[in-house]
Order: sequence, then structure tokens, then C-alpha cells
Amino acid sequence: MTVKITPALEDYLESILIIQERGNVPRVKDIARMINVKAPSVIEALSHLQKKGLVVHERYGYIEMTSKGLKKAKKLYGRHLLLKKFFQDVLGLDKKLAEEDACRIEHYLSQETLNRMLSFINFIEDHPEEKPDWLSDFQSLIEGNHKG
Amino acid sequence: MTVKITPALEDYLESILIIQERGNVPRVKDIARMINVKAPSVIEALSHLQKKGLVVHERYGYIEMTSKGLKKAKKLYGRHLLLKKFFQDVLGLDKKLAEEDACRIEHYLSQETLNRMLSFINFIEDHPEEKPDWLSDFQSLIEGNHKG
DNA sequence: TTATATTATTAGGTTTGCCTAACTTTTGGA
DNA sequence: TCCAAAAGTTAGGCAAACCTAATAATATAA
Repeated sequence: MTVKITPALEDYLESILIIQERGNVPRVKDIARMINVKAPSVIEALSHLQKKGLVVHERYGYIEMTSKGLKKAKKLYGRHLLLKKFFQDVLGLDKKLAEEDACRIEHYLSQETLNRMLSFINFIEDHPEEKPDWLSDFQSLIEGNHKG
Repeated sequence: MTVKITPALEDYLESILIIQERGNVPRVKDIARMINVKAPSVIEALSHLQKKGLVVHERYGYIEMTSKGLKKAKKLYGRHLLLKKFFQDVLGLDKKLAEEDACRIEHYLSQETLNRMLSFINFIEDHPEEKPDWLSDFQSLIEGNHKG
């Protein structure tokens, strides 16, 4: 059984992974800036994540994910990337908006729906001969409609 | 400028519209059942909605939306229906799951993304000659993958 | 090394959104 | 009509998630 956490805590956990993947050591202030909150909120969140066994954080010391935390963070970040890709490649959203909307809904979609989106993306990529006819028709259509 | 309300309050407002559209008079207990909360939460929410000028509710009396409230409720419900349709017609989700996921994310998507989804749906409906090639290919593909 | 700037933490407070328990009002059947 | 059941309301409490102000620890630079 994987641990359940709130959408807000998901954001904190994910941000730690992202900072690490950029090759940096996660600091309270970096997490705060990334999530757009103040430092005390980070401290509080870390203590909750620690209670759930996803993170280890010692006073004035390093912030580390447990293996359980890392696994969960990767799963969350995977969802995020999938949604972003769907928004970009299927709906033709620009990078920034795709990122923003992915952020906002990643906590709420069922696994099944995410699977469908993945299938959709895969389908497009696996059937390049079919793609141009419709997806590019669609995307050039929306270029005109949606201000460009 | 339209009034901003929280996701939770959006649910309450929307539920009032839905109950009315079904031809019923909205009652506290009906709203409570629809949103899966207890009656006191409804009372509290109604007083917030009233403060925002979206609803009128007199003690032990009728629950009515103002014209502003009705307008907002319709907009929210429109989003809900759009998302549900997208999930069903594009991703091929079953009705129940489409409904559930629409519920969960309807508060968080940007207008732009919703517009794209609408365009996508319209595109499908306006180009029936192109549709079979890809959307039905996709949908029969996922029939196999996703348990059917 | 010591003073200062930066970073981290604690304490305490706010808002939102939910709850239960107790109470009030309304409704509907005997 | 009257009283019990149903519906609605109030009071008070709790958790999540944020904040500011004050304090503590650490890092840096003179």
C-alpha cells in the first residue's frame, strides 16, 4: 500500500525531485521559491512528509527522500510530464501553458484517464502515416482560432 | 468582473443548477447528498455564496440563485460537460469515469485549454470523413489495451 | 575570529472546509 | 389539532495550508 498524501504535499515532494534532477541539493528556500510559498510552509510540509516516511529532514540539515519517497516522487513527476506532453502534442498548447495546466490538474486525474492519454500520445507517434491528415489539420485549424 | 469563488463553492453552486435542471427545488439535504457532505457544510457554503451575491437563502426557506449566480453556474456546468464529452468522445472513457474525472479537474483548467478541447471535439464532429481513420483506430486499440 | 548576512525554524494566527452534537423549525400523519 | 419525524440551523472543534514576526543557526567576509 502506497502512502496517500494531499495535493499540496505532492507538490512539495515533486519539487524535491526536480531540484535533485537539476543536480542541486534541495534547500528550504529553493523549494519555497519553486512552489511559491514562504519558508515556514516548507518546514511544515517537510515534517508532514517525514511523518509519512517519504522524506528525512534533520534540523538545519539535509533534505533527503526515502526510497519510498523517491518512488512516489517519480510517479508524480511522470504524471506531470505526461499531461504536459498531451497538452502540447495533442491540444497544441504552448510550453508555458501546458506546464501550468499540467501542474494544476496532475493531482486529480484517475490513473485510467492518464493511461488513455498515454495511449493517445503513443498512437500518434506509432502511426505517423495517419497523423498528418488529422492532427495537423486540427492544429493548423486552432492556430487560426486561438489567437496563434 | 465576475466573482471569484473557491473550487468547493463552485461545486455547491453547480449542484444547485443541476438540481433545478432536473426540475426539483434545491434543498439543503439534496445538495448535501450530491456533494457528499453533511448538511451544516451546505448551510455554511450557502452563506458564503450569499455574501458573494450568487445565491439568496433565507432561514428555513428557499434556496435561489441570483442572475449572477445562475450565469456563473451555467458557465461552470458547461465546463463540466465539455470535459466529460472530451473524456468520452476523444479518450473513450466510460460515462461514469468521464463524469468523475470531469468533476475533479473542472476547477483547475485554464480557459485556453478548455477552448482547445472544444475545438478538438468540434473538429471531430465537423470532419466525419477523416474521423474513422484515426479516432476509431485509436478507440479500438484502447479497447484491447484498457481491459475493455 | 568576530560581525553580518543568509538561511532555517518556531510561535502564533488566519481562512477554508469539513465534522458532530445539540437545538429549532417545519411538515405530515394519527 | 398535536406530536413525532424530518429537515434545517447553530455552536464549537479539527486539520490543512498558508502567512508574519521573532528567534536561532549557519555561512561568509573583513
